[in-house]
Amino acid sequence: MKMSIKKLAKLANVSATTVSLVLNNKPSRISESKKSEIKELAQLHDYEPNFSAINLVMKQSKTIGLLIPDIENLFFSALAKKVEDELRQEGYSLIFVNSNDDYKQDLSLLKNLVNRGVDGLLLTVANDSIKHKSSYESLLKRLNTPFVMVDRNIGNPNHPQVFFDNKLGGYMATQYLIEKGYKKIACLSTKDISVNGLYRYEGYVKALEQAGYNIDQSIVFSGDYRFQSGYEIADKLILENCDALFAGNDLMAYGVIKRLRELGKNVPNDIEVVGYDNLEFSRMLGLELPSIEQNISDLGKKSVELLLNIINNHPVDTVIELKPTFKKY
Amino acid sequence: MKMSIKKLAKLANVSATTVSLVLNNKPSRISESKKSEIKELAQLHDYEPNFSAINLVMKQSKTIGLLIPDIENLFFSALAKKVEDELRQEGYSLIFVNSNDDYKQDLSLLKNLVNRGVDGLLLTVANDSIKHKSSYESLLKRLNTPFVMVDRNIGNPNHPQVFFDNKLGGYMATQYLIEKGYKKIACLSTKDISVNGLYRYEGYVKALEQAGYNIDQSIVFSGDYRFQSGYEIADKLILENCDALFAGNDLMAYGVIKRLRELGKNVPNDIEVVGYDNLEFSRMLGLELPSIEQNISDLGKKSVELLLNIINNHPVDTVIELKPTFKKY
DNA sequence: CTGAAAGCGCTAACAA
DNA sequence: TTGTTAGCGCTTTCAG
Repeated sequence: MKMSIKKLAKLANVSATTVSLVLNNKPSRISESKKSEIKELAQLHDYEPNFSAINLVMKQSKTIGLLIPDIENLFFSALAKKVEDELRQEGYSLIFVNSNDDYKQDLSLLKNLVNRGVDGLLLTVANDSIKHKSSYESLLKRLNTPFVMVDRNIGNPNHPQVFFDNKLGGYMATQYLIEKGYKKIACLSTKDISVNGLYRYEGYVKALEQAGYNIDQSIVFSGDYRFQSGYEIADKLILENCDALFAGNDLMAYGVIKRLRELGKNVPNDIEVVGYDNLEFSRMLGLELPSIEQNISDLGKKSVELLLNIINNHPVDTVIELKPTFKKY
Repeated sequence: MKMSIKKLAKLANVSATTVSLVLNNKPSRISESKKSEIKELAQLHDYEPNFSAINLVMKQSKTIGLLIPDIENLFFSALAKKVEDELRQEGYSLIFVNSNDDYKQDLSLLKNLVNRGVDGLLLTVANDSIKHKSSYESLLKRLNTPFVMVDRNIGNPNHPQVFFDNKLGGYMATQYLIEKGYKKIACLSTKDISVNGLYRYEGYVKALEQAGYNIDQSIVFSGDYRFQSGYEIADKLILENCDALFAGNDLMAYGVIKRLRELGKNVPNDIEVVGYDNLEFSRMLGLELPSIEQNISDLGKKSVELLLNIINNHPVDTVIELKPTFKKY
């Protein structure tokens, strides 16, 4: 039989109030003997408070919603893990949903999450949601639930957000190649499909310009973060006589390297490649791929911190920028 | 101002019941005009039902708890994704927690999930929980919440469960190597740390015995599913003159292959390796690694189906065995 | 030191 | 065709 406060109260010959006070360790002047009696009784009968009832009266659910494009993406699974861990330590649970990077899904999932009564939202919006900024913003306003934009923003500096300096990442990667003396440094960019990709590309441009290189659009290629799009542009790299490449992420770098090797090229001797993400697979497979690393653990931790601060009305900086680091390998 | 049924009722000059009836599309004899008036009003005021209140009165939360060892593991992220997707279609949300394969975490997370009022549990228990079968079972009984064991069991055929035939997988992998004529087929097993690893090993043994091979424990190695444990046993493979290896998963196979190549060996010509999981990274990195594939999507779908059937008291088979398949590459 | 009573937002018998 | 009433399990104010 499921225990309730009332039943416990009856068993202990006290009122529900007393039980509630005792079990929640609220300051009260209830005798120690009664206290321990009640606690033992609760233990004995496996009493567990009913969350719905508490949530109803307390107007909070101790639940946070996490909206991400795809949990199968290593970046997001690492993020989700950290977030879950941090939240749990603070007594929160995590409901997560996948948008598959689809803007429509984003909106509907967002509403759904709020309906379910989450206390706050951690949002990594779909890449194309920036094109729908206004409907996004109006929804966010109507929902009236604390949120933090994680890793991606829709271009509003007023939103609470935690993100990496992607321009710096692109800059560092390119700078490394410049310093090694490469003359024709290509870029496999994702600037057409993502803001972060655009920033990375801007970093590439900045480094080149600073070093007095021309920006040659014929060696700026377009990718979609996937292996295949790297694989497909490798031939062009050779045609254009490039001696180095900054790839927007490791997966595309893998694609490039695979194809280059099939074509008899040596990486890094003939063409050096720098990636982004610093996936552990590189090392596992003997690829010595220099890469830009983002501390995802930090991202998760800071995002949770910020969100909880907002929920609890602690005044804090709501825009947090994290720096990537360059890993030789 | 947050809308409630009562306020809506006041605005529409009807009772709360009426509003509830209308908004939930319950059969009633309320005039169409009233109906549409109420619906419009709800729309206008952005009315959203309060989940906690509904849950409290309906005694259900439309939330499922997913307990897994590690969302960063590709197997579990794929599972989580499918599960989330399937559940969402049925109107459920997913709370997930990571146990880090720690039995103690398992127990405490389990309780926590139930306290939060989930309607059901999807459990992939920690590998060492089989050693604590009894405390696990007594907790499960006390919690009194519908559950399904996913992919791993604690050795109780009476528990609802969905899992793969791991023995068959080990058998198929070994059989493939036997048919190719290899004479000294090693095994990198995880039988010491996981039941599924043990089953895979048993499949290996069965195939060898059937083909008249001796089981030679000096070429049965012990691993922990990680890259490193593959890397570390590669040398022994050569020492023992093995010409083939069945590895308990792809990650360990990667480790073996990396080290074999460092030692100047050709894979598969000198030593052929078969893995388990059929990770897409194999292909991305030009490794032609034959592997046993498990349809994770199926696992997720079937698990959700089973759990919801149990929750809804639909009589069904509660033990579902899925077959792995062999992928040449 | 403790209890009564009200109320969170909703549903569902039962009336009318 | 609609409203009244009670109650889900809990917290909290206020009274004793």
